Amino acid sequence: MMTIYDIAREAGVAASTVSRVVNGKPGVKEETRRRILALLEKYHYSPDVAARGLVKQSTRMVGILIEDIRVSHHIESAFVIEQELTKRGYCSIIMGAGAEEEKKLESIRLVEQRRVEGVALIGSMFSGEAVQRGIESYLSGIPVVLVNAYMELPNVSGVVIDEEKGVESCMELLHGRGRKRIAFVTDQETPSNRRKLEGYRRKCREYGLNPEPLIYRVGERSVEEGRRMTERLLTEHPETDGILYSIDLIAAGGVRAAVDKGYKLPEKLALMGIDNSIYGEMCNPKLSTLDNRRYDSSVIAAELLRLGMEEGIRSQRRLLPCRILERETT
DNA sequence: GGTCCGCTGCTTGTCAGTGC
DNA sequence: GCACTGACAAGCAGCGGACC
Repeated sequence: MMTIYDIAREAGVAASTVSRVVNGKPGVKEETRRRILALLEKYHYSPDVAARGLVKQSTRMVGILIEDIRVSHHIESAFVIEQELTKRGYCSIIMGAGAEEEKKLESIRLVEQRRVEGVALIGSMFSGEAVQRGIESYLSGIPVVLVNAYMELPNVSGVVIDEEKGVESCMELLHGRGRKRIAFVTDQETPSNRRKLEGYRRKCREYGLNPEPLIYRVGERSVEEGRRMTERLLTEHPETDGILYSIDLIAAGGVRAAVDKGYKLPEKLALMGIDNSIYGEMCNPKLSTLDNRRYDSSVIAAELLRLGMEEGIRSQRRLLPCRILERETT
């Protein structure tokens, strides 16, 4: 790789003169400038980012951690944050942190070693004790933004999606359509799912319904598990007339199961997912869903991170309301 | 074996020098 | 005095060699 010294040697000038040309600074004779520009072009010169970072005391690098890079709504969120920060001249490192708390801690340590200037943690799973320890130990000097989580630390901001209220409004919609036995199918135990369940339980109590027998948990996040669990639910509780799912992915399996069992949707059974993903769009009939505004929350997260890195503005909490997107299953 | 020092990598900003 | 150019220090982390 050509360095500024190689170009300078060939141009017959000092490295600092080449540096002036590279950075478009004044104080270089036009003829010298043209000669250096021709060499830069000839050798496809590109400044060494690490070396530039030494002088500027800035790497323009950010870390984006996701629990599992196979989860579509998290990777979409990472994509939006990465795109927003790229527009501002930052380069992103995207890493899968793993499900275990200690692995998350290790990922935080690894990303810190890359000398990032800010970190985004995507998903409510990044709100545990080990993550907090990791932030305090390794990231205390830089801004951190949590997407769909929050932590009371001086350098941490969070964009929290109000899924608890969102689920309550789903319940209000279903109840308003005359549904009396509404079940809830959830996936893994996460802070986000706990908030959703809280909203579900509160509305059940309000409607005089015992929620616990109607809460079903799938073993893993998959369409097949959603289908299997919905079949079981409809067999054990045939009187069920509404089902709310913690994510669209398992709701898609639920739609399949209900259609296969001959349920008329939504007349006999109303179904709703959460997260407004492509799965809901692809269902037949199309799934009504709770739009948790992934794009908006990711844009806000990117902006909070940028403000933290460039203006030192830290520790903000933004609460984002959800909205219902009605399609054909309600 | 432990500690200290100097060097390497590359770029940038500043100050000093040169020539007209 | 001004335009232009060169020399050099600084920034950080890691490595190797010298020394105790």
